[in-house]
Amino acid sequence: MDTTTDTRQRIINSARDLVFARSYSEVGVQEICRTAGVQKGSFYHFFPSKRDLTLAVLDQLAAYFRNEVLGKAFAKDIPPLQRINRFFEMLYSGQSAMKAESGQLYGCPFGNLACEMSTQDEAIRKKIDHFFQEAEQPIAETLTEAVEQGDLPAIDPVASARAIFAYAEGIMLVAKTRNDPEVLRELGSHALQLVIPATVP
Amino acid sequence: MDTTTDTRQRIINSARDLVFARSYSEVGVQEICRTAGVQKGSFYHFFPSKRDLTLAVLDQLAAYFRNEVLGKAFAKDIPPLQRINRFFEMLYSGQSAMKAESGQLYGCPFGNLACEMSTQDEAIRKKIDHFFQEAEQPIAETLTEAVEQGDLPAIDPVASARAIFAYAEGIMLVAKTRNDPEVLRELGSHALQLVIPATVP
DNA sequence: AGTTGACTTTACTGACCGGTCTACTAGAGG
DNA sequence: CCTCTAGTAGACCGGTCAGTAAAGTCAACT
Repeated sequence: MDTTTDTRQRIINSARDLVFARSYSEVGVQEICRTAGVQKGSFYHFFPSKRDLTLAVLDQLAAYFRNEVLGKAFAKDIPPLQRINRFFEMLYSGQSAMKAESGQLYGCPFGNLACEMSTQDEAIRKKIDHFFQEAEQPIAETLTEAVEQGDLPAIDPVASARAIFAYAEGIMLVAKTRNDPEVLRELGSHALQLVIPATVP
Repeated sequence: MDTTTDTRQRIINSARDLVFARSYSEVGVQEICRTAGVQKGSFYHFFPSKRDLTLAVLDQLAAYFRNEVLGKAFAKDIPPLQRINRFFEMLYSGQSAMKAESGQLYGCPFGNLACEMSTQDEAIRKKIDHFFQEAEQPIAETLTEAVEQGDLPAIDPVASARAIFAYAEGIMLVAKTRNDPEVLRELGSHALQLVIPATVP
């Protein structure tokens, strides 16, 4: 049964769904309230502003990605380099499912919001920036492990992890622009190459 | 001296500057008019809607990038693979200059708008999608040339070009989120690796 | 001189924006 | 039974949104 502050969660869920299907500034507090079945007064009882709600949404989403995406993709049940491929396959299947459900490919919620808000709201920008850096860590650890196991020559795992993460954001953006999840499958398979040192002039 | 339809161009320039410093929905027709020194009525004399203005802005921006960025980066005055590095260096110096001027890194105008508008406006999405595909062509041609010259093994130049372009968009997004152009220099240097076939299990 | 039509100006529409305010309800603690 | 408080309800604020309407200006052409 809905406890008292189930209201708060409903607001967060509605905001998450609406904002990431459209964009921050295209979604109003009014519409969030309507979707959540909540009145304006309740909204401002729980959140001092739309901006603060967004921060809360980001926190919950980050927790979700940490546990459900990063945690599972980089679990140590398979060899390190295969985990990286698994991560990209999860991006593909995740976006693929969303596209099948809604007809539209929404892309990365963090990337989308970062694009829209980085120049507008420093707190939001910083939160996403932190999450990005956090997301690079399991990749770097995986690469370190691969180097230790001799699967990879001695590379800089941190720099390579950042490159891989940036590549992930890039293919999500291109896939969103093409509105076609297959982009993720085709380009995701190139990700590991970012990690192999160049041997050409 | 300002010809008659210098007004039209002033509107386009203001919209370009405002929208790409902030975002599509954060900038109103009113503000565009104020900045351009133009009245509402004149705006709607030249453009049937804000959306159509945006399309016009995109056309002009695409022409600019075609000539000033892609054209120069992939000019045949240096060996093919060096052109790719030159492209990424140009992204770095371009964003770096903008950050120095405004204090903020705006990122890729096409990527930004694609992020915000792809799920909202099909015409804008398609235009950006076309530009993306157009931008991949000189990269693919350059790779083909590199293969012919023996600088590269027989790879798929089209797929690799798409990967490189997506990587470019990705590092621009991450750089914007970090608000730090150095990201572009550090990660740009990894781009060529996307092109070298993986030799690891 | 008269007419046309491109362009500008200005006032306006109805809807919506984020946010505030006050009144109300319901349940817990005394 | 009373009070206190967390939460809800909804009217309301000034301001802005994209877009419209209609009157006016001015230069080119007949």
